[in-house]
Amino acid sequence: MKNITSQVSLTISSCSYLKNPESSDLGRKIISGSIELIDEQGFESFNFKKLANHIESTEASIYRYFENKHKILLYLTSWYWSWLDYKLAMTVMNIESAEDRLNRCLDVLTEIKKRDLDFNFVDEEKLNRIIVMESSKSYLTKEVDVENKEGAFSAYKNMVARVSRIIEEINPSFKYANMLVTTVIEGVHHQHFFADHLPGLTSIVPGEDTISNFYKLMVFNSINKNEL
Amino acid sequence: MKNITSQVSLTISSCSYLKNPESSDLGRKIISGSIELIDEQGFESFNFKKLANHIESTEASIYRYFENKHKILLYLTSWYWSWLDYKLAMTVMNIESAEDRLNRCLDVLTEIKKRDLDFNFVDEEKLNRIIVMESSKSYLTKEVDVENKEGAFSAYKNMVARVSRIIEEINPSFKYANMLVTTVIEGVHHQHFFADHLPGLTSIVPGEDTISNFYKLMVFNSINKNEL
DNA sequence: CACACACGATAGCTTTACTATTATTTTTGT
DNA sequence: ACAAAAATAATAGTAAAGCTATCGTGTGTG
Repeated sequence: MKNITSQVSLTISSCSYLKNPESSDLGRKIISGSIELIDEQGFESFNFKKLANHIESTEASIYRYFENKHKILLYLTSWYWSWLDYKLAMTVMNIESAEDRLNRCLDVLTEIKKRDLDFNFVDEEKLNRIIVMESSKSYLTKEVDVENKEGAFSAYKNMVARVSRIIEEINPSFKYANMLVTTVIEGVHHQHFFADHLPGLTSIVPGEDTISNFYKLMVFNSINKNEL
Repeated sequence: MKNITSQVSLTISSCSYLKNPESSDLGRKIISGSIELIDEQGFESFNFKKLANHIESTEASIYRYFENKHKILLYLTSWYWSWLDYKLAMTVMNIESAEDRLNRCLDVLTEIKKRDLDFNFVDEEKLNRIIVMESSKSYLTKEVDVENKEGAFSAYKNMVARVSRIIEEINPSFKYANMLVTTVIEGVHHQHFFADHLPGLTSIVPGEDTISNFYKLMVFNSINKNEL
């Protein structure tokens, strides 16, 4: 059976790159190489010299695609949010009940991602770990306003808006849909990170899907009441 | 009337510094100068040369107090969590009802902090902005496990534990107290940041204490039910 | 065939991060 | 009040990171 997604390609806002990395062999190597290095060594110690070495190219060549390493992070996060938005769209397709759709979205938002073979130069499992550890650094900078004007965060906003609309469908008088959705998304990242590194800060029950259970409980109990 | 806190001093875990910055004039200038510079220019562009210039000292002198700028961030975040923990302890003192205590804690956790004159070399208003923008960078690194073993995050854990105990007092069968508390704390930071820089991602209603209202609604609706 | 164009190779410049050495000032014990 | 010790300043220097410029080579296109 042919997979429906096999010919899909995600469009990434051009503000993060100088030349589209999907358009060439070297460009795709820059992306897959970045994902490997950032996942292994962290964003702080990642740099263009190491990347050039890793993919057997040169610093100068990489600079023709991206201005600096922060722009690569912007590209990777945008790619991830677009991919997740697409996954969410597939997940809710043809599902009648809004509660059911929200429940499925929460499954997607809380799960640990596995390799998606439809996009072959991106390892989504590694990229997911990068998102957990590094994605907030893409906007927690003094350049956020300029980059926001250029559209650097539109993929994230679109994805949030998709889930918010479902919440507003369930309870049109609920005033905090965007807040609730971003709280869940960033919260899920934190809980995954805490589970691995600071277990005293989370409440993980072994052998149970704690993160998913908790955020579903939190979301459904919050949206059905507007006041205390 | 003499303020009860006027002779209190916070004890900061020694793992972040080489020499206690509270023990000397230069040390206190390093702290207050760091707060000013990081608040103005952001943690990425902050460095010891600029700091030395700003406080009219030298790079080498600063290196006698802190190994590198990341350790300064660890110190500042630890200081903030200890201060907040102390504030929370004061806030719930002599309050009978656990619900009431939790409600007051949520007020403290969601409010934007003002200068606290009891600690005169720290500007809590500026430090609060640093916490919103930079605090997650203190643990989102590859060194987190080593630094955690050294106790770098114990102030944060203590503060979280204090609020968690109140939640468990209200509902002893609630399994997710730590998750809920960290979700609120990190969520509040994100909502404050989004309100200032990415308003499309939040749900701020002007003239209303939206962040506080939302998180109170979320917390109380979550803890009173264990299942959906 | 020539003309771009992409990439690699190389060099170099500036800033950051950090260390070492010596001089000067401040603190402290007696 | 004075000598010893400690803290800080002044200065220099190294290695790596971040970024730019130039030139040569191969590859494909009109």
